Amino acid sequence: MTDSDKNTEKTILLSARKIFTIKGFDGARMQEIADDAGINKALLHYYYRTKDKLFEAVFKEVLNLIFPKIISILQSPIPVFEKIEKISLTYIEMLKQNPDLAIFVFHEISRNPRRLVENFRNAGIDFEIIRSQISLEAARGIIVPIKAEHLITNLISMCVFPFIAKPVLKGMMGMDEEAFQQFIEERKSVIPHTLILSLTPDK
Amino acid sequence: MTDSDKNTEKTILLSARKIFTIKGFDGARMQEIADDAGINKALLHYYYRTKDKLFEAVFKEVLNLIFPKIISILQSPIPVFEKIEKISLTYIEMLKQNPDLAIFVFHEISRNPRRLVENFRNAGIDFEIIRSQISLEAARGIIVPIKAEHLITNLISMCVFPFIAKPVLKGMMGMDEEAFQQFIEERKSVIPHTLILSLTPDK
DNA sequence: TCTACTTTTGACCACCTGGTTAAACTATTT
DNA sequence: AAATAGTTTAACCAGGTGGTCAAAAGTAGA
Repeated sequence: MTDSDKNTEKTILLSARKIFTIKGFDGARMQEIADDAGINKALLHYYYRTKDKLFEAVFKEVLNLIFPKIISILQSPIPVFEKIEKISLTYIEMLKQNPDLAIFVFHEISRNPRRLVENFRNAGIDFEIIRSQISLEAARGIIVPIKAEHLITNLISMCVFPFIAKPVLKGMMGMDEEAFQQFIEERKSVIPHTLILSLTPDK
Repeated sequence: MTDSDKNTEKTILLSARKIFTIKGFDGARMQEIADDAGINKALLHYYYRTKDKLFEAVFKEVLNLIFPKIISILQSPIPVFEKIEKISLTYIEMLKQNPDLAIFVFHEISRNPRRLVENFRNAGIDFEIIRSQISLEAARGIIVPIKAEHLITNLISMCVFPFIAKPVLKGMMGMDEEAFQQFIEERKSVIPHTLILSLTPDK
């Protein structure tokens, strides 16, 4: 049945993402994924022939979750400050709803950097666009001059890092889960606030 | 001999850190570590009984590389702005000289969060000190009010994240290795600059 | 040289892993 | 109801893994 097909397939993909995220590619066991999906191990190989193929399927699904929104914001014709605000909001909200995404992607960074970079390229991010916008607004005195590389890195760092380092931050600063969620929610405004203050001319 | 003892032991530790960092705990093979150290696999188990023990030895070594400097800065009696500058400088320089540290620590975050948090606690970081300093300086009008959690998170995020996401950043922004090193060097001043601007009152 | 010791090695093993296979089950079509 | 095609399973396998062990090689003192 096409219906139960997609059900089983989706169930597998969901369990796979879960296990791959928690354990990493090498730590993940096909058996564990099968158990989590409530199916036989051989069925995994029936739908996704190998562990690699299964991982790749999960990976692509994850990328589609991450890129489209961010790219459309980055390339929309709005001022830099507005982009900063929108990206902070969108990025953090997305990570809040899929807290394991950051860890999953990071695992893949150290496992297979090339492929990830290729996917980034194919995703259609044109860094020149944002670079020229920043220098343009700087020339017009709207923002303080800054290299696009640093601004974007600052923005992404502050959005993503807390999700990667979550256990450490919670432990270090003595937050429980609720406090951490509150903390993350606050960052939606703290991050743009920080960056925009640092970029506003005329001190 | 105590001398060749320590040589072999150190060689093992070095190779272990290398392999563990590249492959993660699960991906690392005892055989590969032995090969890299130029010794027999059984010798690994002679010095460090199990894979876990070996990892733990590497882990402690890494922690000792990271913490002491940062902690002494955090708890020294200097203004917040100065702390921001010194930590950026020290942290980035340390990561520049040991670029794989960040990845190693992160791997451990997702493998065994509890132990890492415990080590952080035992390292003697007293978050209350920095918290009270920030609220004190804010009350005196030296800095804009901000939650210590956010300031510290911003600082650490911007310092550490580029080392974790290095391949992606290089690919996305079209940097070669030399350009990336230059980029990292610049961040020693960009990060404190960004934060201090955002914290300076009286706009 | 002999002895007691630590260090190093090759051979080995029990176990686990990803992957296969052939058979059983289900549903759809004729 | 028979044939066909797609789905699910239990049993199995070859290869790789961490870990062991007994013996060899090296070392130092008497």
